[in-house]
Amino acid sequence: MQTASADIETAANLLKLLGDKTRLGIMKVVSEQECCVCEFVELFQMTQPAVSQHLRKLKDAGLVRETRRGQWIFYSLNSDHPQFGFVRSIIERIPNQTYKLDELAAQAKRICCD
Amino acid sequence: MQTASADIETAANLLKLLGDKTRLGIMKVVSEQECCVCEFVELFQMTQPAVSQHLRKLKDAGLVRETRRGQWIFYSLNSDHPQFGFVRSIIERIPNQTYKLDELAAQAKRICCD
DNA sequence: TCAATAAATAAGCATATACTTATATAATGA
DNA sequence: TCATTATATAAGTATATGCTTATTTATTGA
Repeated sequence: MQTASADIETAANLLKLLGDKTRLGIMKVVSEQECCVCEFVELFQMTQPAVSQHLRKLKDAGLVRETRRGQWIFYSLNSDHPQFGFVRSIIERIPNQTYKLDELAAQAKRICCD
Repeated sequence: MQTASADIETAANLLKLLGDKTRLGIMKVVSEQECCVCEFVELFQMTQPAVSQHLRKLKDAGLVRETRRGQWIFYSLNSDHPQFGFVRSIIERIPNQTYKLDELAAQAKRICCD
């Protein structure tokens, strides 16, 4: 069993990971819909490597999952994360980002693998 | 009115501030009881300046209040913070630290200004 | 008035973080 | 097979962060 202080450290590390506006934005977006890297690049107006590096941190922490579909790699929320309840309680309080996804769709910039 | 993206940035900055085990510990402790700096020094086994610097960040962000009582400056949770609901929802999920305060009391290291 | 105690601040430093550009890897489709 | 597109990774860099030690400021009580 973990000690309480280990738990507080675990929580602090999680919060630090979410304490970046790009990563927090990614987490909110993937809580609404799966997205691929090039969509995040559009959404956040960042370079592709910068987005990839944030995604890697989230993936290393087990917060997101990746699935390749053809050329694209889609990211989604990992609801099996041991602290998922904690993570969800935070994400819930972040303003909704669906309008951003809608804007992408309006510009025909969403990726669809039907 | 603030834009949603400004709000997500505000949230990220709050999470970053809480994303340090010392500051998160301080926030949990002051959510249970007022404490003065020398108590935090004992609780976290850190130097006094290191503790002071963390407290300053929390105070600058408006997360804690300070009250001088004689020689000591006591810190408490600021429940008037605009994002207090968000902050509380996080603090609630952090393991209880009262046992640490009890340990201090057992060593007669708690400060009392009656 | 002055020594002791509590706390804040300043300055310096090592490490962490978030980007940049360049390049490698992987999948597609002509 | 090869150009194109998507993504990851590597290496470099500027800035942020969290400590350290030294010093200043504030309060108490003899």
